[in-house]
Amino acid sequence: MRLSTRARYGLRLMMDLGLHEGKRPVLLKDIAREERISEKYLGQIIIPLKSHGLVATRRGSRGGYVLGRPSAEIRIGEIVDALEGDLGLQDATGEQAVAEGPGELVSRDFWEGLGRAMRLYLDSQTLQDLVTRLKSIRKEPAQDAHYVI
Amino acid sequence: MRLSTRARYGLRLMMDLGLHEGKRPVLLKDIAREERISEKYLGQIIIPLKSHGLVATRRGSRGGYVLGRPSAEIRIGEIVDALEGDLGLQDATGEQAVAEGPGELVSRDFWEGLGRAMRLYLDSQTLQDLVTRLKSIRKEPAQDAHYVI
DNA sequence: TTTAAATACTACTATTATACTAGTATTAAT
DNA sequence: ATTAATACTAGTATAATAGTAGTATTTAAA
Repeated sequence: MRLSTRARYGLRLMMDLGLHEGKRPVLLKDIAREERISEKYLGQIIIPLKSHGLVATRRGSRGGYVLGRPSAEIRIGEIVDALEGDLGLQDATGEQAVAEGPGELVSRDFWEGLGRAMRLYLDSQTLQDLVTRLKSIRKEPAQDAHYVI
Repeated sequence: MRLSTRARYGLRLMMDLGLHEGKRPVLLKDIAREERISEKYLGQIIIPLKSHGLVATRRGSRGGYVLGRPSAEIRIGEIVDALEGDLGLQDATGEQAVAEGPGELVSRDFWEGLGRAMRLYLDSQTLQDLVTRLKSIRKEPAQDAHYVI
């Protein structure tokens, strides 16, 4: 159960947009450079974020991306949903367990509980929360820098 | 972020073993029939459970599988760990983020928090808890049976 | 009105993981 | 010896991941 790069890159993308909230649209090129992620790949990742209204765009020259809503009103869970397409830990088959045994029932309940626990955490923080943390780190730069030998 | 069948089947497998705790070893064949899962595939899935000491075996005729420890002392998190090989949502690359930007740092912390939330839930219940639920369902059978049209 | 700068779209691809299946070897009770 | 079981090894089809590449479209500004 590994998190996809889509979700990880996408969150950092959103944080970058949050960092420039209220300012001019941000270029994908700049985010790509800042986060050291392929610009083309970011272009793919941002599509579901747009379609979920989390990101707004201005096309053409002087264009770029801005947040679709205030960062304080965007829960991280929404971002993850957009990128992972709802984190259904379950089968998610439409065929609806025709003849479900007791083992399946109990374990399904258990996994649904896990899903609820995850959702609770993901919805407990807003994009603004992360951006605030990001800003504070940028102010006090190499405070606890760790050197890799 | 979908749960693998390994984890789902494996949990049901462990529940079946828990159901027969203190009795004779259980045949893989019987579990396969009960849970409607390929016996050969279960044979693969049970390997990491053995190597983690969660399952003990008796080979040869009249052999089979038993729990490696009392069900009350097995947290579900241990089962998931054995099957998913530790749920590192992160990169888990050994190369240790040579030059980590602030965005990476903040988002990494966030994902680690998610991992902790998941672990908290997974470790909050023991195998015995699930087996107890399983038994109670078996006693009051079609109480709230749901018919699929 | 042209040009340049940007996003939008479409298609392809290499690699890896998943979810199995099959066959043979080994063990141990009877 | 025979039989009933697990243990091991190797393969495979499918799908998802993580991209890359190229072209089309839009729009501000010169």
